[in-house]
Amino acid sequence: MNAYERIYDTVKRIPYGKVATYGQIADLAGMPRKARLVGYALFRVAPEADVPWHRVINFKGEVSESLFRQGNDYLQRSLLESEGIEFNALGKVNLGRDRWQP
DNA sequence: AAAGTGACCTATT
DNA sequence: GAATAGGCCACTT
Repeated sequence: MNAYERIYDTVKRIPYGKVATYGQIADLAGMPRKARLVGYALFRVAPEADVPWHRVINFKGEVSESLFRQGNDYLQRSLLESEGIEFNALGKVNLGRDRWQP
């Protein structure tokens, strides 16, 4: 079991309608301070893997992505909105309310 | 095998 | 609040 597997496993635990930050995922996956690895892992997720990568955002509540990724700039936001997560005018989500708290 | 890279985070101006 | 700088460490080439 490598680091990626653990990250994917943790991401899969995010419930519908909630979001989590990279640092949070890293912490829950047993690797505090390794948030970058989470981002790295998610960047390389295979489309066939059932990982809700769209529920993972940065700690500011903004949707981050590399822009090179399959044109998801709009998709991720759409997916979250369809799960009931709201964005303000700045494209941020209300972490205080929608953040996943295990 | 060494160097480069990055969907981040935190503390400091 | 916004902008800067530094730290972090597994993965790729």
